[in-house]
Amino acid sequence: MPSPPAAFRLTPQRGAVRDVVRQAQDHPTAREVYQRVRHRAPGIGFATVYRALNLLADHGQVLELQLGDEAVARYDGNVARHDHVVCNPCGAVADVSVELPAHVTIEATAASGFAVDAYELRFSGRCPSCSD
Amino acid sequence: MPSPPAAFRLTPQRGAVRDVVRQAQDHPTAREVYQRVRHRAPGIGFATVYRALNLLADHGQVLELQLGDEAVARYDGNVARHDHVVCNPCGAVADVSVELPAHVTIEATAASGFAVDAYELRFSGRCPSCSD
DNA sequence: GTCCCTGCAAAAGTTTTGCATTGCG
DNA sequence: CGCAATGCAAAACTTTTGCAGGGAC
Repeated sequence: MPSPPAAFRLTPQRGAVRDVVRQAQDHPTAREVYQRVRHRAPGIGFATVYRALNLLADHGQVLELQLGDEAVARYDGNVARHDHVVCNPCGAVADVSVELPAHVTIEATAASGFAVDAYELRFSGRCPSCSD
Repeated sequence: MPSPPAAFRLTPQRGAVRDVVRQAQDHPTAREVYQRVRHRAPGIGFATVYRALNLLADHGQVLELQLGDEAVARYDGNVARHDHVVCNPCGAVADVSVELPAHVTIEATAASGFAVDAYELRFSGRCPSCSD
């Protein structure tokens, strides 16, 4: 079972959190999601946002990421399999999608002994702004 | 300049930290490195370990990683370019090394606009113990 | 003597949890 | 009513930083 199929109640707060993450063009932290959600749901508390993010992530409706060297979780509303490019100087993150030859996963399985069923590629470099 | 060429003083404490990370078979957190280093350098403080890890990472003598969904940094003494396989159920991490075709990096550069100069592949699945 | 390093302790920032209240079923 | 969800506040952790003392050069 790749992800919990069980349903959950989509309360107004949870819906707002989900929408904020889906519409975000960047990869916001929990705190940033909280700040943005407050515009739609003024009385919402941080704990509600935090628990909603965990819930949504558990149900595959949102992705939880650890990017760069930062010690904070970031959220991604793009649920389709995709990869990331991180800018070393400024920390900017962009989505990209790279298809890997099937033999790569097979090799990884053979080399590690793990049953590999997914991958994520993380590129690093310099964003256009930092390349100038 | 990929990494700061400037030298730094390899004090006994820093040497002990470096050795602990290099000899670790797992990917210890700063706290774990601290606990292990205390066996060799009994009076050492956590701040010293923490600063040593950052210093070593800055000089490319150690790798700092964010693995899984955890919000803690882990350290890897394997400095050669390599990838990781994470076990979803238990969090175990294994090193693997996968050579990607050159065109992959080129594609990522074209698709993102970033000047991509490195990558890390993160596989996920189940380790042998969790597959039983 | 000067500068860097260490250790202790505290500050800052995130993540997580307890609990009383609220509200939908 | 019964139970899940919310909000507020407080823990529990990690990561960082300030400072005084000590050692290396």
